[in-house]
Amino acid sequence: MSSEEKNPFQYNPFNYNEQRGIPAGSVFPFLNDGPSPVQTIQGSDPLYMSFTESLSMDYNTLSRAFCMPAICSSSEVISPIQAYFSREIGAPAGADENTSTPDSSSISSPSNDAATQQGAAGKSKEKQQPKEYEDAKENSNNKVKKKKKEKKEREARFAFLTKSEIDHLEDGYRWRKYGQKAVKNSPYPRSYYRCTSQKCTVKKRVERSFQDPSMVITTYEGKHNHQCPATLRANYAAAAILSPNSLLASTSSMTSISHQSFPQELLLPPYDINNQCEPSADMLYPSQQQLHLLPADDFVP
DNA sequence: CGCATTTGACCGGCGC
DNA sequence: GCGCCGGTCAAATGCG
Repeated sequence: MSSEEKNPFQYNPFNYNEQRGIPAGSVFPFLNDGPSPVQTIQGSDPLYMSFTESLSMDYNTLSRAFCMPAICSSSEVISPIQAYFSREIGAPAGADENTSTPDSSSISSPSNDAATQQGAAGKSKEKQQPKEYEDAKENSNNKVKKKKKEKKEREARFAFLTKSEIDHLEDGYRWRKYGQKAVKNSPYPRSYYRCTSQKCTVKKRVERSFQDPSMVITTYEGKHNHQCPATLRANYAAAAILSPNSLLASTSSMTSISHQSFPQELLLPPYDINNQCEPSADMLYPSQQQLHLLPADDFVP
């Protein structure tokens, strides 16, 4: 809030990097096997870099975990960012205001799951949702208590920048938009989406960077408890490819389509439905251990 | 008609 | 305590 007013530019994590003189355009090695060039930005900030690097080291895992558009047909993932919003970061650390902390409403800082698992330092302002809301409806009496309790059980988040003209990127899942809000210090609104699958509480936020309108900041929250619809198709396509003679010829066009939409998933082995979209914490956050090695205090310059 | 989107209202957390 | 803000709800509307 006030911090945003002071540092409106800190809003944009991309800018955050740029301001630090971070060269853009470096390619994630782990994405080299991908069909599309995915560019990212590696931070020069030891802290940030260690985080992003740790992320990058297993971005495939992350993207797999979220079945997210690691590579979108019409976009480039510029930078995966572990999301841990606003006051969680900005505030505490007193995190270098001059260098503009990736802040609030949007992106994040390296802390996500570490903090999440630690109860997010309990300072989250973020309400913990879906469950919360359902519980609230079902148990109005315990509403407050539950909220407070669950508040600590923050959903894991993962944010990344994508260069795209399209706000809502196709990631294989079906989403229902349930809200849109104007973002402070940004002419672009933030859209809120919820996975349409039953009992799936995954949400995502999509907003366009006001610093670079070509960049879309997508934040995923939670874990899918179902298989990615697109993966089914992708697996089918992959099977077609691997499968001799069969469909190969006839599916060439199909795989091409799949490739365009969900190229990465074609590179992934078929997943057990239980693992597909509900990865372990380690899977989701391979950098977890590193994060633990980088407690909040360490982020303070 | 069913589903998705839009949009104003509402709520809770946080800073001052 | 008040105001701001982010996040969500839900009625209205649009669309296929």
